[in-house]
Amino acid sequence: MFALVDGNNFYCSCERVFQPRLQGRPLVVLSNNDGCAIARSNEAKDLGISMGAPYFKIRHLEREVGLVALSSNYPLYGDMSNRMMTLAAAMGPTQEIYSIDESFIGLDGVPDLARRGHAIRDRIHRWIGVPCGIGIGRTKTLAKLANHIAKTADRKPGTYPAELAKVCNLAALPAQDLDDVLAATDLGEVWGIGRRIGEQLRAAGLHTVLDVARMDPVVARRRWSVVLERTVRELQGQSCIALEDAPPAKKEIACTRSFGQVITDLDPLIEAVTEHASRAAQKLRQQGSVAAQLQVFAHTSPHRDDPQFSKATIVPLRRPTSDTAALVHAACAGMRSIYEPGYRLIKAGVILLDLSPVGVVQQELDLEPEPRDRSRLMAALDAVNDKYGRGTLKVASAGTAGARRQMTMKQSRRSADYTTDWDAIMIASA
DNA sequence: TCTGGGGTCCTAGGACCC
DNA sequence: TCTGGGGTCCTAGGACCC
Repeated sequence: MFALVDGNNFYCSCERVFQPRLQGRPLVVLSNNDGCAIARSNEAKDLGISMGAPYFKIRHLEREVGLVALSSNYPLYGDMSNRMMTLAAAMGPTQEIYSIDESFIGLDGVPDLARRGHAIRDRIHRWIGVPCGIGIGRTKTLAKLANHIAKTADRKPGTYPAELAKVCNLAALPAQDLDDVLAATDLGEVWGIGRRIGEQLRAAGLHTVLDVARMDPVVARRRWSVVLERTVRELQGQSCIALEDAPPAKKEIACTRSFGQVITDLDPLIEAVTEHASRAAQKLRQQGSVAAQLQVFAHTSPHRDDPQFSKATIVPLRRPTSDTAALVHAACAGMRSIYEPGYRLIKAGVILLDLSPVGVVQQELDLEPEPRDRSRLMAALDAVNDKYGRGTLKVASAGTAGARRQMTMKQSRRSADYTTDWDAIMIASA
């Protein structure tokens, strides 16, 4: 038995905790560069703003109906997330943190699920200020679905029985009631069924979750894939996806970003790639891994009517490493090899591939001297940047103020770091 | 003017082996 | 005239997730 605890409109809810005047108003949080809406309050959803809607297309709503759009503030959301996860963990003996706003809880041996769910939900709301929904089911897919129902029943009364609002335990429903709920839910809401597969299922005459739950798993596998078969079995109550209580090490680490403005020259591109490789190297050291290959890419905007350019290359590393200088060097060499002048580039990135734990090394013949061990230097680099802020110490090719302006993100409306910066802590007046 | 970033898993098909 | 059978490994691309 599993629960899924999920913060409602998480980024928007975090902002509202510290700016209560935003309660009840249509609110969106924007992606990097203030590009598009990645979180929407219920009021914003009611205005018809879709997930990922470009900001320039919804901007007029600010004037017309008082929409508020904020830049994203990840230090704030990350910290609020930690607090929420700590409280959600009390729901059961095991927890898998699935995303910044969601965690699965293993419920083996936990009695009185719905009542406990309500207690946890109330506590999160009271202590953290973030409303959330809790879904409970025999499998992770059913818990996800239950979570969707808990939120929808809360937001749109009448769509589902009122007692399923906020906390929904599908496992406690009588069979007929469960069928009714599944029949009232579009198959696109199922975890693992996206746009493409959803279309194909509809073309095959299936429309509701109940239709999918009644599929023959063998057919699901033959006509689609083992992925859909697993989803069907999960909907039927057979658990196929286990709880991962320890997060597995990443198999690749990416740092990619759109530029604040278009870039055509090599120099700023090299600066961007240096920065991305440096950040990726730091993430790599954090998880205690080394990379054997590095991929670097750059491309133009597919939304513009410009000559298009999109190239990537993989640079093998002489030895697996997590050394910033080595990774930056490889990334810059790769970028120089694919760069062509004359294109209006909008994005570049670095992806570290072929990762392995730092202790596992391939021995080799002693044909050339071992490079100097620079792990202590890297540890010092990380410690300084951790204490005094990202970018305090960096590789020289990262550049200085000049070209940097081109690359820095547009973030014109970012809130303060209320919970992670002493200077931004709010003062309550008596 | 203006459209995010970071991941995972699966599959098909090519290269290669005996 | 005519050209096997069985397997592994790797990669690119598709699909999905938040």
